[in-house]
Formats: sequence, C-alpha cells, structure tokens
Amino acid sequence: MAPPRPATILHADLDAFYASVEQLLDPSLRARPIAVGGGVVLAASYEARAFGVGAGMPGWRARQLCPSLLFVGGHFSDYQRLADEVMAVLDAFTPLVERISIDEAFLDVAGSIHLFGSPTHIAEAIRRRVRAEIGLPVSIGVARTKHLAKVASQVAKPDGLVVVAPQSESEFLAHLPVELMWGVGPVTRARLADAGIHTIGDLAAAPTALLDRLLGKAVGAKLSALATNIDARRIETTRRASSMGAQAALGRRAATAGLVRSTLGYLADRVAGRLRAAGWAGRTLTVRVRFTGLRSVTRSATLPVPISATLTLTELATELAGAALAAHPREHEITLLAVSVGNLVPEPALQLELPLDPGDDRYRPRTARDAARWVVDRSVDAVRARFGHDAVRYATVMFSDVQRVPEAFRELAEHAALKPQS
DNA sequence: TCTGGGGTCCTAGGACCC
DNA sequence: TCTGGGGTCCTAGGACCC
Repeated sequence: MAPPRPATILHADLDAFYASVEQLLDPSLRARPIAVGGGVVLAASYEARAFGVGAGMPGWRARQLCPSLLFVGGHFSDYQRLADEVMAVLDAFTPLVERISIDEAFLDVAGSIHLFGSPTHIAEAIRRRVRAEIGLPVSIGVARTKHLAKVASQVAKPDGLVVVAPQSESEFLAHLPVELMWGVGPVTRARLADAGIHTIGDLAAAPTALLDRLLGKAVGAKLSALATNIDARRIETTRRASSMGAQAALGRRAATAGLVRSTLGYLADRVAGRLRAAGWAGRTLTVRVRFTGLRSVTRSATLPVPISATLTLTELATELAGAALAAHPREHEITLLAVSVGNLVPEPALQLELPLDPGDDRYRPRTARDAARWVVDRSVDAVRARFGHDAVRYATVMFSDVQRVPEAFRELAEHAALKPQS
C-alpha cells in the first residue's frame, strides 16, 4: 500500500463576511447583533445568530427572533475590496488557489511546505496575517481532500482552525450531521432523516440502493462517495462559467405587458452587455417567471446560432415570458423575472458564422438582425465605457422601475460569480 | 407576513439519428 | 416489415451553493 496522501488542502472561509466587514468599518457595531440587508438577511453577525437569525431569512422573521437586531445597509464596494485583499494573502502562499465565492477559497499547499512549513503552520500564518493586516476573522480547515477541508472549516467556525489527520478521517466525519456536507440542503436532509439517516456515519453505512431510491442515482452516488471519504477533486485555478444571467425581484405586481417588456429589456441589456464585454454569445435563452407563493415556471429556447445583441435577447425573452404567462392564466401577479443565457461560445465564432447563415428560414431574419444590432451594441458599449452606463439607454429600458436593489449589490454578485474565459 | 442576485448540477421525458 | 439498443440534444423543473 502506498502511504496516504498528506493533508495539504486548505479551505479558508471568512466568518459572517458582510457582517464582519460592517463591524470592522464601524466599531460601534462590534459585539452587537447586526444583519446586513433589509427585506432579506444577506448576512448576520454571530451575536445575531445566537438568536437564530440566519442568511436568506425574511427581514420580518429576523426581527421577530431578535427584537434588538440592527439592520445596516451594505458597503458593497468595501466587501469586494477587502475580500480581494484576503485573496492576495492566500496567493502569497501558493499559486494553487481556487476561489469559489467572494469570501472562500481552496488552496493546495503541497508545493509550499519547503518554503513556509507544514500545512498547519501555513494555515496559522494565514489566519494571523488576515487578522493583523485586514482585520477580519477567517476560519480554516486542513485535510487531505476538498470535502474534508470544507467540512473542517465549518467545524472550525467561528475564528478557528481544524486539522484532520489522514488516519482519523472516518472518526472525524462519523458523528457530524449530514447537513454539514456540500450538497445536503433542507430537502435532502429531510429525506435522509425520514430514513433514519442523521449523521455522515449513518450515510456512509447506508445501502446504495436505499440512497438511489431516496435521492436519485447521481446525487445518491455522490453523497455516498463523499461520506465514505472518496473525493479525488483537485484544485482548479481556472474554472469557467457556462451561463450568464440577471434577475429582478418586483414585489407583487400585476403582470402587464408593459411591466414585463420593460423589465425584460432592462435584464436583457445587462446580460447582453456582460456577454459582449466578456467576448461571449449564447445559443440558449431561459426566462423564469415567479408568481406569488414562490411558484415559478421557466421557458427556454435554443437557437441554431449564438446571440448577444440586446434587442434580439429582449424580443426572444418577451416571447418566452408570454408563453410562460399564457400557460398559467390564473396567475395574475408576478414577483420576479429572470433572464439567463447558456450554451456559451466565444464571440469570434459568432462573427465568422453569420455571413454563412444556415438555411433555416425561421431564424434567418432574427439572426441577420442580430448581426446588425451587435454592431450597434458595440458602439453603445464603447460610449458607455467612456461616458458611463447611463449615457445611452434603450427606449424600452427608460421606463423600467426595477432599480430597487442598489446597483452596487448587483455588481458585487456579478463579480462574485465565475467568469467565462477561453 | 415568504425574500436577493449570481450561479451549478441533476432528472425525466421526448425527438431524432444510426 | 413495427422491432433493438445506444447516444445526443432539448425542455422544464428542482435542489443546492454563496
């Protein structure tokens, strides 16, 4: 038997990130229960979590649980700046850093040991530096695999370090609740609980057939592998996005043609602009309409050629939304519209293909228009790059009233997401 | 009195092709 | 002449993540 791979994977995760930043920027908020957000809690400080307040919770529910809860507005550009500074600290220890969200990353420090000492020493050094230089608490898990490191960092919170030695992995996992695993949310947790499976140890011991039946073949196999500690995933420093989208919550609004059209115009403009900026176009467009009670439907269409022109996306999105609404004639109010483009391909392919349009009459006019519009869009992009986004606007978007969410938050979410890259 | 915006991956059924 | 299996793509829905 070959000796086991040593524990060289780190998972670093900033604690209650948005809330910690607010407490860092405003000392009067320290040691107090605070939440970032308003209608929905984006992040809660540990003092607030003690009352049961958590991310994703409606604001009224959070106030109910914790009457002294203080809501603070978000300083979104500071979140981006400080998180980037933390990532720069990680980069100083190894080039093998995989950032998986704004505030967490995996590292493989196998090649850094001769420079900086053992993985445990490196983790301690990172925590010291982030605390001293940036002022934020970060928890770190150290283990042999990504899954173990991620679970370990959750166990380490708040402001801690947990190292899982290769010989004690099963022991470490056995008594932890299944919901600490990546991929186990409320629905899966409940399904497993119904079958008497509560801990990761229970999951590891469960028969494959049972898990297949409870969760489906793929999910069952994946969780079973992780629970029995089979995880061969490596650090990926270059991941690329496979779709790009935008959405807007509307409150409760009558689904009028005008509202739908102007909102989709706004969303299509955002998505198309980001696609062109990144040099991509996509073949599949998906529109989601959410009704009251969180019921939602989607409609999608796949074209023979990729598109990225604002007006083409707007028109197609409007058609799809019309189909979705027509299928639900009893729903009169909508609460959210979303537009997403998938099947992404690099833009140059689009430009080469256009003159050689396939003889599909259904799409030919649309595609030909898309080419002309793409050229116009590029000049709009150029004007915006120089004079600001509001220098040019599309007529349908001018009347849009979806700017309820601060632009800075949209930008933060956008930057936190993966980027397509060639 | 049921909420934000950005994503990934999986499933199941049907169409279509060889 | 109605029968086989496998693969790929598309669509709609759902669970999950930060």
